[in-house]
Amino acid sequence: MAHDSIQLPCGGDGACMRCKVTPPTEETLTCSICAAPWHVGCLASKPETLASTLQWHCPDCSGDPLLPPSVATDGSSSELFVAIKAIEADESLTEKEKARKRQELVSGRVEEDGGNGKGESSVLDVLDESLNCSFCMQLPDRPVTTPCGHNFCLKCFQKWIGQGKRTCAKCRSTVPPKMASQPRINSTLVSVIRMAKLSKSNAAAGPLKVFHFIHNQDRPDKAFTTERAQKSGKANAASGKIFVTVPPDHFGPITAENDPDRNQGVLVGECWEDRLECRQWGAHLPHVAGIAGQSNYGAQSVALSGGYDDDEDHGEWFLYTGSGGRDLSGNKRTNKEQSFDQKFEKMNEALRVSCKKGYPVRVLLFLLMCRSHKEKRSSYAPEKGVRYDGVYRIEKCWRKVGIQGFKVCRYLFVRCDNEPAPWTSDEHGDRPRPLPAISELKKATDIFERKESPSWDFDEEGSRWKWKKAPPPSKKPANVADLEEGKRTRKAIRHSRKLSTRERLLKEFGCLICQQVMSLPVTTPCAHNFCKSCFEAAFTGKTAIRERNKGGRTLRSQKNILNCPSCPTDISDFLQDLQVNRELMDVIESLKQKSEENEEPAEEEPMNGLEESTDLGSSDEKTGKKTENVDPKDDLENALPNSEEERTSKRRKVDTAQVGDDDL
DNA sequence: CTTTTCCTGTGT
DNA sequence: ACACAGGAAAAG
Repeated sequence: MAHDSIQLPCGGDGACMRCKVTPPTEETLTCSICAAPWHVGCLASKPETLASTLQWHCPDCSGDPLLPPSVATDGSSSELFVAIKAIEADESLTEKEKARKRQELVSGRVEEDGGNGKGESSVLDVLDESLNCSFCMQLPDRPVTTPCGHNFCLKCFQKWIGQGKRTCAKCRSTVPPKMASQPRINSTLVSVIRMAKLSKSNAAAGPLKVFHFIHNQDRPDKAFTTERAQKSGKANAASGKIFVTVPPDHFGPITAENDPDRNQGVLVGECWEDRLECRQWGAHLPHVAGIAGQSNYGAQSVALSGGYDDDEDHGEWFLYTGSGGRDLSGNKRTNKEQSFDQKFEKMNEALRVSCKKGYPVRVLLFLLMCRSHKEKRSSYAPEKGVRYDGVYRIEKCWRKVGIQGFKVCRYLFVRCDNEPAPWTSDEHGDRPRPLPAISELKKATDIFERKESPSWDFDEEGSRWKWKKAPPPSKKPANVADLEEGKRTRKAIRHSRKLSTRERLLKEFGCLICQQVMSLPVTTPCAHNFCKSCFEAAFTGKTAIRERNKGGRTLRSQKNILNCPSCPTDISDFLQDLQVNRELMDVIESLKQKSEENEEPAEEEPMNGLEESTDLGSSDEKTGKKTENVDPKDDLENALPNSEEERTSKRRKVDTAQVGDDDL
């Protein structure tokens, strides 16, 4: 992207990046498109009139404005200019309303909540002050964080990148290629924003809808029949107790009635370490196969890897490729080579039945255990493990010629869950939405669309998705609860929460290392948040450059791989130039201040698991490890520093470090 | 019953 | 990057 001038805007600290001076407000000019502040004195050409000042767009935006999706690439960008100018010129609107209208224009979506500024200083306002996406001026939707510490909506960011921009819209730092191509959603921000919204809409916000990893202890040794399986623990032993009481051919969400263990069901956003633990919660039973189903009955769930060549993930809808077509004779489970056409049979037919009937299909999203991170990955995929994303309907399916030249079955999944998706800060679940236009349909064959009315559909009256027709009768025995295991029942402790919204929000801002509310937060490109000091401490003594010795010879020094403390992503580049997420820091500071003002002594509720301890209660007798509400024995197990989970993650870290990987 | 198939997961 | 164990459910 060739900039025709070297003009620069004001950086995150408000200082002009060109003259390094913080200009007074009257010398600051705000771009009407990207809302970045610029120093008038350092601009080659400044607007002449008041009117043109209001409509001014910065050198970065003037060449190539953001396009609303409706006019995607047909070149009618001037429409947007006209519309934005009209909004800016409308004296009857407040700045906030103008911002919202701009947002609607650019994002193509309409906010339902009329942004009623009722004067009450809500936590939402605190977030609003610091966190707004500088494109749309709203709290970021599907927030992504640049390595330079600025937060945007995923879609705004992608539009910006789509125009060939490779600099941060706020500070003009270079956006690394990986961030540009695979921005990660910052799930801490997602939960915080959603929580703040919920606290405003209904003061008595229900159970905390933030999820953490679930770990299972009930993995009987008898599962590991062979010596090797016993040694490796997980590689092949799809066993362990199934905790929920649904039959294996159960369709739709798993509800509290079928969860005697926790009495809460499988919630959207829950994560498991791997496919086997996911299986234990009944969300997706096959431990290898991607599709759970029966060809004459329907498919109950699919596992979607966030990094498949053909798959396309847009969050609320995605395209899925069927199974089969590969020669797996012998022991070749890994054969990626397709050698014949896929047909609508077996599992692919099961999916087609679910499409025909309009059944809800559970969707599990995960990343393959890939140790080189060269593959493309979906922005929506979890950083590690398997995540339950809710139920989707298959609206149509077809066949097309796949990348490898053989035909593959394709499915259009559209989300239809009553709970919001893990990546959105919306407070509510899905509403019926128009089907996206699928370009590959033009070349598709065997197109199949549902004719009959769907079994699972939106009920306008109740404003919820529900079974409009009776769900198909189960043909398999339900997994019955093991009565003698009753002692393990957890007391479903979730209502014992008297923390204020502010305190709950602060809790969410816990550093993934020290578990305390972050000071000087940094956000990695893989969207994990830490205190700057904890983060740096995690890498003391490790350098980014490493000598590579092989057989006595010294090879050229090679870039070392430094992994994120929370996931296997290599973040050595990020470490080179560590930037504090100032926007996040401002939010934390404001929340802390106001919490102190309100001096309501925080009730010392010993957090019964699920939550990290924070510095709020300043009690640190917990290990800080995420534990579940389990019996004391399990608790002890979890508190042991050398738990299975930790050992595996360490092992993995070593593994990745050995892989020479020079990305891009 | 046996055979086939599955977007694992780990060790080298 | 490569090899591969040997589970579970569908399908025959």
